[in-house]
Amino acid sequence: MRFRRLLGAILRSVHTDTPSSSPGVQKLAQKILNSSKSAGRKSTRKSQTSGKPVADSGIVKCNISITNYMRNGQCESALSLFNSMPSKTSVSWNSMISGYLSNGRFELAHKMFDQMPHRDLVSWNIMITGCIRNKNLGAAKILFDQMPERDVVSWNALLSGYAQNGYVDEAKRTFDEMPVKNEISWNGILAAYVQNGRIEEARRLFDSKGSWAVVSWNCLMGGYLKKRMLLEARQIFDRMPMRDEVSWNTMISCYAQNGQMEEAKKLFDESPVRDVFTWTAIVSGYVQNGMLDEARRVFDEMPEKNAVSWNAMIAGYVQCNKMDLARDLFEAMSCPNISSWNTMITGYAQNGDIVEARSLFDRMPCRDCISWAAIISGYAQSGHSEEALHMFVEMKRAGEMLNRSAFTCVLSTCAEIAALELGKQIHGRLVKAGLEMGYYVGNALLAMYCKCGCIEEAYDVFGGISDKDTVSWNTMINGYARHGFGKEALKLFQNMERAGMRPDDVTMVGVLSACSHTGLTDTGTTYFYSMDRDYGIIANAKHYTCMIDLLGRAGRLDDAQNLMRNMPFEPDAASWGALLGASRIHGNAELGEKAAKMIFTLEPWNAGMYVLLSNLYASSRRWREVGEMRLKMRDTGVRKVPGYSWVEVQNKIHTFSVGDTTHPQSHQLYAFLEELDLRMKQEGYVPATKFVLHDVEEEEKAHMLKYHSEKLAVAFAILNVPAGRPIRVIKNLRVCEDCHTAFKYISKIVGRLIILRDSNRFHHFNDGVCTCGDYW
DNA sequence: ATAGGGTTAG
Repeated sequence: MRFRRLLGAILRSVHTDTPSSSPGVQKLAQKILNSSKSAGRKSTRKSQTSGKPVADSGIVKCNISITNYMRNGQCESALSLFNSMPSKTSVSWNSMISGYLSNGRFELAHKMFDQMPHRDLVSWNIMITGCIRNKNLGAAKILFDQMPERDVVSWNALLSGYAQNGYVDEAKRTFDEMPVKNEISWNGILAAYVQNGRIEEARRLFDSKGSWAVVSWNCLMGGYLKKRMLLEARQIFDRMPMRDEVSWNTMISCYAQNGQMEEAKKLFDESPVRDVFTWTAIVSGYVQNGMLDEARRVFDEMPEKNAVSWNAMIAGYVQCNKMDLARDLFEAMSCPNISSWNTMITGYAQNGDIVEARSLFDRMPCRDCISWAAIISGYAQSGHSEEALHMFVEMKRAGEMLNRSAFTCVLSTCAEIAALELGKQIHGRLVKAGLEMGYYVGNALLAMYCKCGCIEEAYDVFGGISDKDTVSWNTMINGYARHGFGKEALKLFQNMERAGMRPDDVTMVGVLSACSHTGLTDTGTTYFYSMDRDYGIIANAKHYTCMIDLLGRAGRLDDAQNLMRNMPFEPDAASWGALLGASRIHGNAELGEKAAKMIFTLEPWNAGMYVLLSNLYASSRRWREVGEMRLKMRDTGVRKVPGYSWVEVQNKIHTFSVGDTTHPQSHQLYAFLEELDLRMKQEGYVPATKFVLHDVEEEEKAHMLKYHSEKLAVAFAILNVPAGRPIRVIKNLRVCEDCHTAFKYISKIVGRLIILRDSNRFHHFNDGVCTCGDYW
């Protein structure tokens, strides 16, 4: 999921290549200056006719060279030419500043701007644009307010800055305040709506005015493309008084991206011009529709290719996990850009080859935030959370800035490994960068807080999202449900309806699981049977699983089985899993065994099932079967996923496995656990030894339970997290039942809130009770 | 063909 988003981010980001500067610049500067001496007079005469002071033509030629060097990314050459100039105009300075900015050298540009003897209007405008490109809208606004005079360019720059950063209302205010408006201003406000997904408002604005520039027609059409509104886009295309290449390309992309390759091809043949954009649109259209062979055929036919075309083809192979073909193309590219490298890194990471991903990461000539996001996600995804964290720190040290996509990606990594402190830091940097708004980032932030066990903070973020979409509501509703706050989830669902948002199938999974996790059997049943009637949502396997869980929890095992028999599709492993859970809790070993065996048939690789079934046998002392299970696991090569738990303290993740003695504080931990054990027993705790698999003496079993990974993690957190703060522990598997009982006692004894995330849900232990109601 | 603001493909 996250890799898909990352791949999208790669494909959206724009990069400029930076060849190294060439030598012999001094010589060239001298040559230019010498040759221009004779031609100098002419330009002076011209200046008298125009009435404007025009510089010596030698200076002009140097300025042109500076611009050209900068366009080629040769900042050093530009600078030495600039330094060798005996006299300079403001154009010389402005060319340097602008060049630095387009090469991403913000600090150098700013230094030049400060040193410049006479800043003119253009200098200010360049800096404003530079700040905006550097994602520093705040600095742009300060410059705008400071500058001695403003022209329409200044206003347009600010307008587009607001638009690009999601501040549509500020953009509108700026537009209304502008003393003079031109075509670009009008396009700016139109783009503000389009870029921020407000296509209806864009259309209203468009219809309110008679004539628009071709650019604006294209912009509106592009808006419809993003919303996949093909008919509207085509209507605009047909109504356009004039078309340029962009118009054709936008319309062709529109069809290509929506799977209508025949229409795209037709328009491609009709188009008066076919440039790299046109060809690439067709190639990526085939790629996006999974037609790799077609894509490759067109790709090989292309008269000219640029990096984008190559990358589209490579991304196609990566998406289909054909890393060998992707590698062949990547190596055939004359100069791969950052996107090419990023695509390959993402590909290896999603294929589980983190070593190759890292090797490419280390070898790439320069990195951007997507590269970092890719490698961090790769590590997190493959379970190397420590390494993921380490790379976060490295990234900060390298001074890398995150963009919206990278923020989203990194936040979901934080969510996955529950790196809360880090997540909070990222949140802070989001606010600082002025990027905390907007669907994707806002929703990722919300999900991060939910998954890190901070449901209140999640709700704060939820409240701050101005344009809540279905995903925002679903994330919050599901978050409440997973935390065991069923009433809050259902209340939010009612608010959602009141806000006029239409629930979808994901919403209903949240609603049903809220009912299930809170034991609201009747409410859940009512929702389940009214879903289709009220919202046209047909129950899928997940909804049925929620219902089996809901009925099973209430002890209605027969009803649960009946529902399963009447499902319009074959029960999957998850449905049987829900039944197994219910059987286990209500002590129906026979049904549990049947369910577990069904799961074996469906998912022979599912190690968790072997363990669950072993537990089931162990709890009824059927040691022979326990032994058989162990043999079966060995024969099928299935390995039990080792259980481990972790805690984040001061930005560091501390991981524990069962009986762990590797932690530096382990002596202290074991002593503390002994002490807790004693106090728990005084309060009435009895170790649930039936959950120990092995056929050993009771006393030995109790000993084994005492040092489960989650117990070690909780003990560590109590000793290291300042009093008054909640304790947040994460376990990769389901929490052990004995630990669950123990944590209820511990929460009361030490007077702390313990929030435990296991592979299924959240448990909040407080003053002797858990929000799961002891059913999970 | 010297510097600043708007639209398209990954």
